Amino acid sequence: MGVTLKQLAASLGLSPTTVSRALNGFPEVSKATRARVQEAAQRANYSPNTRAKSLATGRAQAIGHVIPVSTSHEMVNPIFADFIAGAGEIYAQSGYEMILRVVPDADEQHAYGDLVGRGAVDGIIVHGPRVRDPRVDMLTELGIPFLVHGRTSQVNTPYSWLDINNQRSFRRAAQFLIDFGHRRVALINGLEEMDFARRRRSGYLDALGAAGLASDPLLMRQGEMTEPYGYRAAQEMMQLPDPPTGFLASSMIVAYGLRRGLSDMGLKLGRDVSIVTHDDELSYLPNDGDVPMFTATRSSVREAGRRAARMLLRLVNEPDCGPLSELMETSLVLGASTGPARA
Amino acid sequence: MGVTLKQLAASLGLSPTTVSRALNGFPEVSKATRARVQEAAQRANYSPNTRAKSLATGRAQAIGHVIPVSTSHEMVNPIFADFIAGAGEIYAQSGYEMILRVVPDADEQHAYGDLVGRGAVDGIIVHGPRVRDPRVDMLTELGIPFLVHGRTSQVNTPYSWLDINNQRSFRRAAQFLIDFGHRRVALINGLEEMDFARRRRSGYLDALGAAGLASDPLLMRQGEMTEPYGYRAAQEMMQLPDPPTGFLASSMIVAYGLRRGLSDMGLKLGRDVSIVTHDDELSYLPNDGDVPMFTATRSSVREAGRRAARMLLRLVNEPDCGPLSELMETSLVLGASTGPARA
DNA sequence: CTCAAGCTTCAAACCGCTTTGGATGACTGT
DNA sequence: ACAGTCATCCAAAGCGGTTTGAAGCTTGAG
Repeated sequence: MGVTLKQLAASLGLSPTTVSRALNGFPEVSKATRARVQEAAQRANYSPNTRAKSLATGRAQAIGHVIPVSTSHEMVNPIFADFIAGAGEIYAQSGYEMILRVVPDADEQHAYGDLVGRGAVDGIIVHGPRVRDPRVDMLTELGIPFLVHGRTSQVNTPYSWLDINNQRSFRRAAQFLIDFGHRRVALINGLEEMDFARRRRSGYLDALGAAGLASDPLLMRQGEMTEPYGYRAAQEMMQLPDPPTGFLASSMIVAYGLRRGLSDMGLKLGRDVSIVTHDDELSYLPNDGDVPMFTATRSSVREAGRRAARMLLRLVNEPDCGPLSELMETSLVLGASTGPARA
Repeated sequence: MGVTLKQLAASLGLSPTTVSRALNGFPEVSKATRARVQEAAQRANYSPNTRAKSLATGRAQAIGHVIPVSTSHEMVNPIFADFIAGAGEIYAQSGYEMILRVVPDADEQHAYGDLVGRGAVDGIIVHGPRVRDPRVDMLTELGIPFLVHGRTSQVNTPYSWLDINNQRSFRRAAQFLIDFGHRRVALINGLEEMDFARRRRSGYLDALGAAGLASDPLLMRQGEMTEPYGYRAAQEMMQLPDPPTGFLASSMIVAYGLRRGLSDMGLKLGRDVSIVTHDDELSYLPNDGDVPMFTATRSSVREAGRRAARMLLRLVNEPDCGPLSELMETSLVLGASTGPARA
């Protein structure tokens, strides 16, 4: 499909050199010629072959996203679609392509090396960082610009990242419930190897500590963030001798599960039990309206995608701009799922 | 990053030709040489530059996925992540790259032409087909292999597709409720411009017709498939003078909304009201267990992704294998959300 | 009128790989 | 000893762009 530069040049009686320069805005082309070339290119519907162009320039004009899929628990991260949508917007504007790899985590070592080795991408976005994630060192070694969506603890190599302030969010959320008189607050967390889960727990524990409340392992749970997971957590915890009166949920989906569990037991949110959830503002799970259904720590993961893309492109184009990082704060929005603890 | 073929050849005292042939399994290389080359390639961590390779071969070794994002209703399709995961598996096995474009539907015309014109992909997967979708003609015109995930009505050009049997699924689902004595069955559908929504409605109407039941516009609704959408539908429909006793939901998320709406009114699923939903088996919205929460027409969208990828790769590699199509049947699994209509 | 300077334009090399069309040499049969 | 096979290997020409170094043609100053 498509005319080549050479053909276009021939049809104009010009050399490929001149046509290339005319189209790429180089100064050494006369105004008249440039106009003529541009017009012809337009009409012939010419667009330069990406592969040839990037072979010649040495830049792939593409960013790689690697999404790990655990072979054990095959969940695809539901926030992925919205993040991608945000990043995609920016790539489109900047003339970059997004290339995606879905890799079973066993093959990860290989996947990154391969992507870079074949020169397929100029930069990489790392999804779903875990605690002490080996990918940071691996990618640093490979010498390619990369940006982590999230962070990874216990890694000493400096690296670029974009994260939300998970710790502060969950501290505030817990604090909020405590201020409402809740003394038994449960944390329904994500998988413990995920770095964000760790930070959230830490914020939660901070708040408990600051209020002089002891933490109770029975009120802390971690797992894959599905609806049934929330449901079970609610059911089981409410049957404890000393059940919680408030819940912190790690995602809207978990919050849905919690609510179902609680409502099946005849408990009403905001009156009998409270929930504060984290809300990534996923487009298909809106939590808005006059009074949002859930009180939530809110941060748009789509916006995060946009920012991450911008940062990575900067890292790619200004090699020495050093590790970049951005910590996005969340807002705590009041919804219908919280109220004072019952006496 | 990375050794080049030439360097590798030089280090071995061989010509690039021989090295290339040795690595690509051509017969005119001695066993000994091949082994030596392979070993060296391994050790040097050599992987061929994708751009150079595809420039030379004329094949991009990449498949493009274009996901449209309406500028009006900015929802990112939640089934997207799982579909992609399935397709990605196959691409990885077959040595193809997946390139993704997120495009506002205003730019679609341009997006496809651009992708093809630059020779960036060998084939394209079309997501979210609408009724009379112009993309089929556009892509046929462009002359690139493509496969539609779903179908589009009122288009005469033959094209390749992979779809689930939406009509039959919803006919069965409606039939099932009717057999249980339900006379007032509501359909909470997706956006009406989406082709799948149209087919589902058609199946639903078939079942009503076959049972001699009149359809009631008050019991049919279409919209973006979010949780609050389901909630509102439930609340509003149950307040009708002659409310439904059964619901057909277009997705798990809608079903969650319905259930919340109903349960807020003190109605119990499977006893007071019934729901049959479509379940795409999204990894983060499981509907399984001994007795699944919802009775559902079930079909794995991840498996659909796998099959779609395989079909498209076949179309790419066997240009004349003609338009391919596959209609996946769904299974109707019995869950806890249905029961006989109350007398 | 001549020559350096300034504009335009171009030929050719190159990016890293594949592939066509030999070339080389060992081996065979006569 | 000689032509004919066969098995190996290689030089060189692309693929479709970019980019370097230089050439052709005007100009204006000397």
